[in-house]
Amino acid sequence: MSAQSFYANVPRHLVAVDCIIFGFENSKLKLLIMQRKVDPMQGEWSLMGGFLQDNESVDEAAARVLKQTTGLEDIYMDQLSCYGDVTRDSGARVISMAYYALIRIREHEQHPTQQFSAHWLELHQIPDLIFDHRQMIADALKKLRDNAHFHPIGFELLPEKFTLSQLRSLYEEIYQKELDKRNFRKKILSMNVLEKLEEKDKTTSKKGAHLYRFDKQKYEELKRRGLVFEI
Amino acid sequence: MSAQSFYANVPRHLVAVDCIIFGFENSKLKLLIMQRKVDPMQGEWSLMGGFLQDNESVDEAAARVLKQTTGLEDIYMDQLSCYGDVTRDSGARVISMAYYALIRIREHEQHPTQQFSAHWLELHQIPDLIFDHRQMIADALKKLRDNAHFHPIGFELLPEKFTLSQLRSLYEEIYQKELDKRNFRKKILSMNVLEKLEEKDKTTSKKGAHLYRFDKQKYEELKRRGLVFEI
DNA sequence: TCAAAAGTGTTCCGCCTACACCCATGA
DNA sequence: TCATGGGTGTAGGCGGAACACTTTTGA
Repeated sequence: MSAQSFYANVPRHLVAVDCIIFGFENSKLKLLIMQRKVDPMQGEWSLMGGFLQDNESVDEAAARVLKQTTGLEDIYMDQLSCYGDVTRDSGARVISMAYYALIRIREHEQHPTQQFSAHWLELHQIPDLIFDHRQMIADALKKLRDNAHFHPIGFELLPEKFTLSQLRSLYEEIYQKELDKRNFRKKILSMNVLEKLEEKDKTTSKKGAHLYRFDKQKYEELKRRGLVFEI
Repeated sequence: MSAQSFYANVPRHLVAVDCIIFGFENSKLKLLIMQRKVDPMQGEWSLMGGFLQDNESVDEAAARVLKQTTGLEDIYMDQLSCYGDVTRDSGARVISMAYYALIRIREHEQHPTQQFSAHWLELHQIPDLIFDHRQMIADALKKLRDNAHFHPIGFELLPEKFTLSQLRSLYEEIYQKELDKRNFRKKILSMNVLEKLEEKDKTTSKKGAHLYRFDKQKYEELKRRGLVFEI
């Protein structure tokens, strides 16, 4: 069988990417969602999405969609899962690859999301969404929890400089669980992956809290010694 | 914009599923691979694969490919990852969803794999494979390790009745690490998810080893109490 | 001076790890 | 009787969890 005839009669499909975009602001985990501009379901709430083009990899398509909807590049993104039911999209048969992204909202604010009718919403504020997008969010949250547990991805959601209180409240949001202040500090500092800065953040207390910075070099050193990040 | 025009001019793509099929035999973890029957790369070693059809979900396509190549149904399968580089398949632009499956080789042997030129090979015996299939296997192994750590999926690779020695050597294969006999027994038995049978397996020792069976009820009970399977 | 968040140590308990000998039995 | 794999218990150490008071300083 020639290559030509082998591939010739195979059905082709629409392939989409949908992005679950997480942010963290005011000690709350948030998601970026938009109102859909096309039929079917025009005006309904939706994740950010787009179709795979011929000249881009699937990962590149996801990065493109993210850039088009937030203006941001070089963002942490990871494949979530493939959603492939025949009737999941009411407009046509579309296979969707879902990605989740972690955004520093402060940096994002410089780029207008208005043109996309995009909004940052807290988890409990999320309205009904089109298709299987709510399931995608549920799956993304689970994956975020699993990944955050053993990989230093939480820092992707924080400003470059952050306080330990901010870091702790981020993990409390991700895990939906209170964390002991002393034990948290002990654990994160014992891994020796943070750089303590001289600066203090005085916006949330009179005393001021030391700022820290995630040190990728130190993290690589941790891994090289066979130890694992865990929080 | 009408629904028709919105979807009309979007490029369509070939979508494949590839299956990384794990088995366990003679205390060795094995993979089922075959020699490709079509060009390009005819005769080269390859994972089991096939193309997504119009009338099936992506998960169903994976199950179909598995059934066509092994004769087995109702097999443990899980999505691995999407492989979407533009040039990953030298014959055409093909997006592949990889799945990994866990097989009880004994049950499989009743179905001839010969017609597919399929072979069970140990990990270190795997030859060069087409496209990005070797990467898929590496990713599948990593995912298998991660999943086996906190989910009782190892039992999918063993006969219904098994000895603790068999179970331990399975995990030694998965983790590529020796496990202490006493500690392993203590841990697995303390979770109370195994049913101890009266029967003994005398094939590997004169004394005979007790057979056990994974008890799904007990496992659900474990989860209900908020505890996690861990091995 | 006081309110509000930052920062700091210790104890206890459970779990993981390391480790060596007897048992049952077919050949 | 002996070789082979099956089966069993304990002691020590480490890490996780629980827990309350002092410090700083702007208002």
